[in-house]
Amino acid sequence: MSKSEQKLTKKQIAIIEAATELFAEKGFSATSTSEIAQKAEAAEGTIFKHFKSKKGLLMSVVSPITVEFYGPMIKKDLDKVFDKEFEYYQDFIRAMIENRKIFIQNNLPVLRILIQEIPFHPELKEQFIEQVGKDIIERIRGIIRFYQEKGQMVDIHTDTIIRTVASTILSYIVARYVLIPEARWDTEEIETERIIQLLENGLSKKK
Amino acid sequence: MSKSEQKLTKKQIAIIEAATELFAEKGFSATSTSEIAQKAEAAEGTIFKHFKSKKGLLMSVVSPITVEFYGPMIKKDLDKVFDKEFEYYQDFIRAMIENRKIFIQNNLPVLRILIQEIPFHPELKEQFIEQVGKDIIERIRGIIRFYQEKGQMVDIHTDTIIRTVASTILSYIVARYVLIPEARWDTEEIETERIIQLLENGLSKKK
Amino acid sequence: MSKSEQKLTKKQIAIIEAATELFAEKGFSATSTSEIAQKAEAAEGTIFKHFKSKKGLLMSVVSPITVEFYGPMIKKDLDKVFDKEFEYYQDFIRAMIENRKIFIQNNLPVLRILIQEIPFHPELKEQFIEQVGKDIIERIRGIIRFYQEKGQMVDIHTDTIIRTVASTILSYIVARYVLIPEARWDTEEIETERIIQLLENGLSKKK
Amino acid sequence: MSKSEQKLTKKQIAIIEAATELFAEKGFSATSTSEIAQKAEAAEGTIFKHFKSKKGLLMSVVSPITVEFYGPMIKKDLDKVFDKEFEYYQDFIRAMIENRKIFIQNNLPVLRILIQEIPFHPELKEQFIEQVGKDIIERIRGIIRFYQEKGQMVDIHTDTIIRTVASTILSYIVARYVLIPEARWDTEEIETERIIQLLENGLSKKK
DNA sequence: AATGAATGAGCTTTCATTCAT
DNA sequence: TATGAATGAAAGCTCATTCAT
Repeated sequence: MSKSEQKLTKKQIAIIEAATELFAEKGFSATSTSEIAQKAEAAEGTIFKHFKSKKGLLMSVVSPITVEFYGPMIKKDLDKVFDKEFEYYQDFIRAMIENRKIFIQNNLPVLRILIQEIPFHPELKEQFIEQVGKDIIERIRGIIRFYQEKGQMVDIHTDTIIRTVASTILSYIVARYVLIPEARWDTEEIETERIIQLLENGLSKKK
Repeated sequence: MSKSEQKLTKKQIAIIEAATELFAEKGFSATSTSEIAQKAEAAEGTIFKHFKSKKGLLMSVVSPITVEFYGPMIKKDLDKVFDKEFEYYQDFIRAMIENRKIFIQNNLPVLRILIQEIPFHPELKEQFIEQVGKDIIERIRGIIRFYQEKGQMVDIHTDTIIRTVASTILSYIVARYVLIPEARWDTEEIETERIIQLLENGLSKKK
Repeated sequence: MSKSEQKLTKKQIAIIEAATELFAEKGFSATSTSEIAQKAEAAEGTIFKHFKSKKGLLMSVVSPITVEFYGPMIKKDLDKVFDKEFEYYQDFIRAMIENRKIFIQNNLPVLRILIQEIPFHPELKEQFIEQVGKDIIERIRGIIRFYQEKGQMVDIHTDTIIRTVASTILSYIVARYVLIPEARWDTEEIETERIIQLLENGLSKKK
Repeated sequence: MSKSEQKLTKKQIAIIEAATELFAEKGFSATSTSEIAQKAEAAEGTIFKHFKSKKGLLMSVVSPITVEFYGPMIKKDLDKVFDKEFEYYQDFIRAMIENRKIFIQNNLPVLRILIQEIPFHPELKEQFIEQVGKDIIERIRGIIRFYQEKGQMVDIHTDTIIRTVASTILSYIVARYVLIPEARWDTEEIETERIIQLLENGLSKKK
């Protein structure tokens, strides 16, 4: 679909898909390139022809998501926020979660890999921050300030709010999809509402 | 100090310490036994004399924490609730965080390893759950219900509350100590208060 | 210029030139075909279209020299020797060195490859001997005998003399251009004179 | 015998011997570590335990010779010159060749490797020069000057003389043992005399 | 209890070569 | 003629593990 994928051969796509599955399942270090080759029905040499190294393959697995995750977000959703100017920040958060939910569900394996491997590969974090940081963080800061000035949100440091919201959402994803998927979970909708409710009352300025 | 450590020789302790540092830094799979031996200034064979296998070493690194983490918790804090020392659940949570804070800070590497490796080693999770589940979860459920009946907490499923509290705390630890330690963080005290405030208003039943 | 090069395409020439440089610099075995392709700005497949195998490429790199080295020599220079009939053998040797000097300097990389690889590729030696042996050696033997009969040269076995002259010259080339190029060398002219002087007095029959 | 060899295990010695044979026969790059392991009846891992890398093995194969070759030379032969045991430089050269002949014959494979690989491994040359250069070259210079002042040798630059002698001897060894061993060679004694005769008359100052 | 030499399976990576386009 | 994706064998090297000392 995206430009970067157009030039990939069938074998390359098969390799990336196999690697994604295996990295998510067993972890990057515990996955061997021969396993990947086997699963992708490709020769081991083919992997290194195209991705140079195992780490290069990891980057190719993980890179698109950092682009795609924020790419559409900027152009469609964030603009929508400014256009629509949600009256309550809760609606803004709900819209964001709603919008990214499908994406997250479709890309869960890659997100798992990203979360697992970030502590061990500084480049991953840097690449992620570079993609996100430059544009998004700044715009989100603006939005948060907008709601703070409206008197809806507490007056603590903007970045702390962003961190709190982000880590609350992330912790739900990690708990549900990585750590304890076997626990009894409610439907996505209910859990989402619960998160929003938690954030809502916790961060709201009370009159 | 603890019983399990009394019988360990100096070399065994050195090996466990070296393994802890390396597993935390590079991940279990990406750490080699020879590296561990070198860092511990022990022979490669010595590791296998005592820990049988690399995975056995992982268990020896991680096991004590599952015991030590919950041991003190049961005897002191949980009982205090029923002694009515904490009228409000916020105080109970604050006390628990306070109490475990030092322990967490002292054992951060092992906790990192535990969080990182749980998805790949079912035994780890089982062992963890066995330690916690049998005794603690049941008692905590009782405590939550205690505050629910008192009309202090929302009437959602008890386990969901536990999960929310746990993952909120966990996500703070991971964010601060694993993912983005370089961000500007306030003092532990302030951050703790913020977490409690978030949980407090989010979970309180409003009159 | 030569017949054998007339039919070569630009790509083929580029490949041979790249291979020559790399074989000389790193050795035949330590050079990979992909490196050659890259340096020649050709596709990997192109090499094998034209040269069948890596060894075939080596032969194509080295072959022309065995032909060219002796081809022109036979027809022009060696005949000149018989025509002119140098009075002293020193002049014959000097003429030969003088004449081949430019060629050697122009083809040093290929000569390096030839010297380096001969011990490992019997075919190279055989090809070399076939080119040289059949015609030249026999003619040179005649010339040496001519000077021996004239009473100018020592009466040891003709081939030993050839070998001595050849290896003296060769050892100078190897020392100057392969082993210790960084040593302080005099000009080619002076070094040449020194070689001739060494051979002259060493091989001359004293009255 | 030597100190450095005392600590080597049987397997290590077997590996060095196998490597020596194979490097000499097929060249360093064209020899695989698995071949070496097979010939040495050792596991491939054992090679890398002790020699770290294939290149490390090459150094271990070649290193001792640079030490052993020059060690005895200093103490015995060079001193004799100043003890006036050699009135003529021819006798000095003859003694040196004589003395090193057995060593050379015993260590021919390693010498072959050294000569073959020096152009591709700068460290080899540096190590060689370090061993020789510091002590020996300076002493040999003194000796040459000694015979020059005695009026026995030509007055060209001392280093040029050294180079000429060295490369004459080397070229004989290479020709006889590396390039064309199948040619009809006289006995070592006769060939040695021929070399000396070549050098003698070529370098002697004529009255 | 502790060592470290030895192992061989398996790792990531490179190689010369083939073939459809 | 020229390409470059694809191959699989083999390369150099690392690994967890064993065992005689």
